[in-house]
Amino acid sequence: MWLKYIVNTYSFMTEHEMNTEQKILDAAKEVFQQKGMTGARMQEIADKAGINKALLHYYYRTKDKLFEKVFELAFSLFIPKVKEMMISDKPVFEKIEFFVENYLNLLQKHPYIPGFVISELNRNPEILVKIIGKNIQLKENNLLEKLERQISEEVVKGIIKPISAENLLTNVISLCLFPIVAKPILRGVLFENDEKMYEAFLEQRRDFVKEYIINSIKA
Amino acid sequence: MWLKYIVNTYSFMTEHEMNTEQKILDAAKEVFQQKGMTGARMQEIADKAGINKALLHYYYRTKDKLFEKVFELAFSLFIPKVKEMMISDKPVFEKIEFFVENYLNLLQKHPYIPGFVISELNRNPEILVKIIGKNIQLKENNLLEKLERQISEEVVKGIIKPISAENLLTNVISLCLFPIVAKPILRGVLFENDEKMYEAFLEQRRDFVKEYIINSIKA
DNA sequence: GTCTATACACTGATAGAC
DNA sequence: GTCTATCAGTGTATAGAC
Repeated sequence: MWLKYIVNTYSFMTEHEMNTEQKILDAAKEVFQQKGMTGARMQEIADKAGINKALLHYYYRTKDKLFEKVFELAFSLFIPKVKEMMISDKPVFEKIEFFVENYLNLLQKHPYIPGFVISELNRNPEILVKIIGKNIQLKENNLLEKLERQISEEVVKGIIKPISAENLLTNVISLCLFPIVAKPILRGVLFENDEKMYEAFLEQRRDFVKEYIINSIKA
Repeated sequence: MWLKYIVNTYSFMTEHEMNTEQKILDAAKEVFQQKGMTGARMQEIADKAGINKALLHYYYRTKDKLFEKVFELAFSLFIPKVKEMMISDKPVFEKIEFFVENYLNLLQKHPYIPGFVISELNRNPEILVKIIGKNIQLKENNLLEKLERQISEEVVKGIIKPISAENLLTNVISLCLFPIVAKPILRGVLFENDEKMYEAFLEQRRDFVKEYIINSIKA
């Protein structure tokens, strides 16, 4: 009865099984992301999924396994856009535009995921080791070297100023993610916890960040 | 020995001489910051403090109260530098230099605090309300308006390019804090989890961030 | 597959001796 | 102030009926 974990596909399951399994995953995602691994309760997940607590353990033997599944799905959601940008043959400016645009859209659809991933990763960095390999590292595909080379070329052509690929990537990701991850702090400090003001601020930053980064490396 | 009482360090004291309340606070700080509010165990805090579990409840009646104390101390540690920068009459470039320099130093001494604060704040944003008033908001002192005015003046003088105070502040804080908060991710993605490489990267960023921000707003 | 009932370890918190 | 002992509640996980 644990066949489905070994097979790692839904193709052998009936529609009924998949529905329950998906309902559990959706509920688990919600509860884990709000309460964290240690704060989440299997009872609450069961309630939210509209099923019995024992059924959770039937599908995902332990809380740990259920959590790992949720974490992996959350984490891998934010990887493809980074890879897609790195792989593309666009010039650097377009890469940045493409990434900021798409990342902020993704962030608007899933605002709680980065905070969730970062929180859990700080408590238990070993999770990353388990799910690595499924989410390719940049080094393995020489994507970082590729970007580095591209930057050098455009520097020679007089298009952009010198900057390491690591620093550029870190800047772009920091400027996109931090205002979402640290929302409660920034909203409090800058806008006296006014949610509407902060949403307007984030909306305004969509174009601002794009232009800011590009201008900052323009030769 | 009277010396130990005027020297602001524990290095001259034996464990028995250190007062119990401080020992508890130190232990609680360590455990809470590593495991989070829901993951922390009173037993572990008691063990780490070298005392009995019942004594925890004697000094801090509940786990919640102990946590709030730890959280407030952690949070307020990172506020003064922001205020100090905003209040000062330095020109914008020097403000940025001062802030980045001092914030990164503070961060090096307490690298796990921002992640802790952000994590707990995302789970329970109401904590901030409880400790506000003790940690002055920027709006209350018109510090944000002051910075905004200063920027306008320097724009007119042709020193810097136009940028809102909120965006500038957000950028500076993001570029300083995010690489620390998201360390496990960036270290994994950029440096294959090589800790030494990442530390070198952070060290290199100390000057880089300063110059990057200043260049980015230079007219 | 889904349920009820339950095992049983652990947690925060208190009572009471010293 | 500090300890031992213990309670009441809650948590994950399992057994077994259907």
